[in-house]
Amino acid sequence: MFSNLAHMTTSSSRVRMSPESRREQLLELGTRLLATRTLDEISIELLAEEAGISRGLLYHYFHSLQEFHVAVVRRAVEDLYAITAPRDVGDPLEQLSVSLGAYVDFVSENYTGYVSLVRAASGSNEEIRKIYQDARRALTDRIFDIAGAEELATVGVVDSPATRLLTDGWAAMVEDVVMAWVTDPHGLSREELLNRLARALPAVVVA
Amino acid sequence: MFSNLAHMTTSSSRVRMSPESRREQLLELGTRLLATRTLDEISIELLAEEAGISRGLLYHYFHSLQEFHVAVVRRAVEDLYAITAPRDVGDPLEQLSVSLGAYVDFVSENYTGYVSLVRAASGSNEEIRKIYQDARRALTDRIFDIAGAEELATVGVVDSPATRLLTDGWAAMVEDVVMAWVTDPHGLSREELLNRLARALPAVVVA
DNA sequence: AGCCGTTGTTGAACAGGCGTCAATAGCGTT
DNA sequence: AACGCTATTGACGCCTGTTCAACAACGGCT
Repeated sequence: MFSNLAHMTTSSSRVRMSPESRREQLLELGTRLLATRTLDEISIELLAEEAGISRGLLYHYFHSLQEFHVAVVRRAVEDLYAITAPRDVGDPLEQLSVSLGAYVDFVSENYTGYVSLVRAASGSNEEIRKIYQDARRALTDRIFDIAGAEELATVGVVDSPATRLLTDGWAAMVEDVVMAWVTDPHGLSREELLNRLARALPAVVVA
Repeated sequence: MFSNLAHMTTSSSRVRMSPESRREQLLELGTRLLATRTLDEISIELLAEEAGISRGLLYHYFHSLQEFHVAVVRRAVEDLYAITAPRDVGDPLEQLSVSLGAYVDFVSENYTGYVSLVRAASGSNEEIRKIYQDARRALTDRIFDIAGAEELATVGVVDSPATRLLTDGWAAMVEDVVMAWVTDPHGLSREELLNRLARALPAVVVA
């Protein structure tokens, strides 16, 4: 505890780490910084300062600052997917409600970080947008998997290109509504919110 | 016709314009450039080149490049609102369908520009986000106005904070779906698309 | 017509942030 | 303890936003 590396923010003595640890440290730091700042506020200056390294070192691990940003978002998205774990049984719609509940809770608890992630994902960078869209798709896919295709068919939801299109749209709505609800519930209880969002899916998707 | 100002892109002779004309020229140019590029690809360099002015001149009309970006987005949003004009009668749901149709057509015809606008609007700039959110609200408000409060009440839609929250979310879904649909209809006809989106609103909003 | 003041306009200089590279110094190996 | 590998540094170049003193176009005044 006396030779803690955390003390060395000001000191300039070199610390030599293994490539894996250093890369990991930078990514972890990146996601942590993203919770408080915009992606383009994560400059090399800031990064170097916070990590206690020189500006040049970043380029031994990432080709450019942009590539680092991409890696950070990828990491943040992985975390999001991992943390919003699936839950167990019930009828399809209630199942959906429960899954949404987990998602809502996550957004509530990690609000600033989540908002930052979504903003980064809608930004100008093509690659980041794709990463986030894939993640969104993975999240909805997981919901479908849990509910089960036959179960969903009973409420009129069957898989098709059109269903995909509309499901993605539904996911966009969920994101938007949940973020707004967390800052101001507009008199809507958590249960009401979940039920409305859940019922909205078949409403949009069924022919 | 021989002394056309449009010829002077390379020449360096000074052109002195009235503040209003110059400001207007810059804003018009900005929105035109936005149709092809991202907001942060509109640099002072590019702007000066295209407008045939020096880099420094921008600062006589805007405090900073950011403020110029904001002004451009505001202009683009005004255009969007003006162009997607309201339409006339029918029952509430069909009315909604028609309004949505106008919106879909607009997005189809101005795809790159619209996408650019939406991306800019979800970016990091607080002020721009507010501008866009207000515009979105104005668009839905207009739809409500046209349909008429009593008419909407017949389908179970009544104004309340919760309704606002969910309507905004519905608008987010519409944006997302329409943009995706324009690039790839996923086997969905325009009519089907409009009907599904229209039916989604009461589905989400009614208690 | 010609001077003159106002002010739109310029271009050089400055600041700050990204990316490069030769030199430096930890750390494992012998 | 010397050596080699490579993680790490820090100064440098370049590009982009921003400032500012000087310049010049245009309308008004004589």
